[in-house]
Amino acid sequence: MKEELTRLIHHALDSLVAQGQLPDDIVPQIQIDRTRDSSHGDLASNIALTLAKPARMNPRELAGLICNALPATPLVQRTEIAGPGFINFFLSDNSNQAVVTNILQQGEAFGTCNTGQGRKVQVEFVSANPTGPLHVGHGRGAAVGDSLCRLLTATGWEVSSEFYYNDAGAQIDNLALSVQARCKGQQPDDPSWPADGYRGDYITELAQAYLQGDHVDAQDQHMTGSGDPENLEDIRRFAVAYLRSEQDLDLKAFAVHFDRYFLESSLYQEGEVDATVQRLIAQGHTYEKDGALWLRTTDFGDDKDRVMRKSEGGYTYFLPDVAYHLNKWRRGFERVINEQGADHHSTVTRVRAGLQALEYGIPQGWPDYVLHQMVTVMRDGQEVKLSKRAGSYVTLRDLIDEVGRDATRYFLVARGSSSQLTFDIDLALSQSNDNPVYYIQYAHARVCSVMRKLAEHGWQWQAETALQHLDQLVQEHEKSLLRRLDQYPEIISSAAGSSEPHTVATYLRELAGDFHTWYNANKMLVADQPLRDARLALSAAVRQVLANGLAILGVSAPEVM
RNA sequence: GCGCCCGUAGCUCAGCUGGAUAGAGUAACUGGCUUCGAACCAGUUGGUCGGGAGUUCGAAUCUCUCCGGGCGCGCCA
Repeated sequence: MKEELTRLIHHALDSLVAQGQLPDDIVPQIQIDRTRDSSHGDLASNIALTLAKPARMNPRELAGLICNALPATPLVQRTEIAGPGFINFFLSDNSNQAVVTNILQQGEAFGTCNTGQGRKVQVEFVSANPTGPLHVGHGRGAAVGDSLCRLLTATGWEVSSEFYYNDAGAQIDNLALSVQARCKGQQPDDPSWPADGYRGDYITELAQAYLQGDHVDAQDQHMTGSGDPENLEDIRRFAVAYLRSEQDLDLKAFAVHFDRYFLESSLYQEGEVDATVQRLIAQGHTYEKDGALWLRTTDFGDDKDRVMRKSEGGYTYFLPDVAYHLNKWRRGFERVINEQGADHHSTVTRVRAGLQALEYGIPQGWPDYVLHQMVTVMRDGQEVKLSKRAGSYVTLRDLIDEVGRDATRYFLVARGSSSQLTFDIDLALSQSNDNPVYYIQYAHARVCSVMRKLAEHGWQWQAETALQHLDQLVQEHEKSLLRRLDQYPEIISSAAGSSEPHTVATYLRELAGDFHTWYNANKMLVADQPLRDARLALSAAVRQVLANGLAILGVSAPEVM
């Protein structure tokens, strides 16, 4: 539609130039926007405003010329010049109604496109270390990352989701020591408790499971506890497997799936970390200072150089990060999106710099990052401080258990990632029926309910027949709804392009609102068959788009509530 | 001090590739179920878009500056 109007405006401008009414050196940048207010028509262009200056004309006068030069088309009912010189297009009823046909014919495919053309994209998210249950911040990452995957799939990319975790570093050592201390009957308050140890109750449960020889099965970890409190290596492996399996359950409860779990330790085992160091040295971007090996990341935009190998000989976390991303690159991902908490933002420059220093022809801005700001959890009017080490943080599971998966997912994905998010548990609990997600789901269930009621009247409804009667949809509420439905593909496309799944949530809230308004103002099951058919077709279209959009968010679309 | 993010209605937030009268939920108040689901709808009240300057026909949106808040600035991960 926009393309068609753009073409028409081009045509009009060309003819004005040919008639000498416009200078022939103008370079039109035609922009067509949806109007916010329906009294301004369906679509609007500011072309007369932007061309007024180069054409040295009054904008409204120019708009008039353009309007008169526009070729006639059945798509447009009329045009209007408004405000300082906008050209407003009022589309014909037919062109507005056509969206219903599109939706019912395309079904689940409505809103999808092939922008990605099957190219490979990887989305890495959550990537929590196996040192405790997932917390709310991980939940935000899971909700955003998973929706991002669904958006990319919907826009034609071949998507691979990945969870990366550190199963070897100092944090895991602390974990093992904490569990061991528990095994030996120590309390977190004891002076002998490991200094950087973990203190949560899950450590106690973990120690107990280890001592009684439990078996744990995680996605990629399988382990039976030997029960020997002196075997630290055994404890370490058991603890990792145990917590990985616990995180698996959290993710399952959240309906988040990963195609692959990537272990940091595998980079060491496969020699990729060593190979990365050698390559960086060979390319001449390193130097030794104070007994450590440094990478000159300042040559690639970093504000200071970074240590790769510590003076005691071990590598910093930075190096496996670079090796890991090189691994991703070699797996052929044209695009990689890392979804992380914003507290990791300093790694962005660093990792990209490391990749540049390898000189393997990796693009400068690769990979992409989506950083989400902190989630503040409120309970009883007070902030619950997130602290993994203190063990007193709100877990993702807490939220799912308390307010449900759908509401939790919606809450965590419905806001822009770059803004901090306040998750008020009391509010989510006490007013769970006022949660927007129920409002959207209710619209879906309502349509389903109407469809179920048909039989009670002895009526039947078939989409194909109904589509013949779309011309019945002429009231203002119906027009608004049609316009809203028509927006959906653009929402999906732009949400995927800018990695902003929250815009889908906003859109669904608006669509549900338009639907409820229309539904309340009209009867669906009227005796007049053409009108009934048309309204049911519109309802079915709304239901389809709601279902498609909710699927992007990983939220269910119930037929009954 | 330096870097990134944020500041929009009492509260939680949309809107930000510049567009027309700045929106929604919630809270407060007023109406609407003998009728397809009232988990809904209609309406009222509520704004120096943090302050200031600049660019522009036009700024919540772009630039600069100041104020306020968060996060990060390690041979931790």
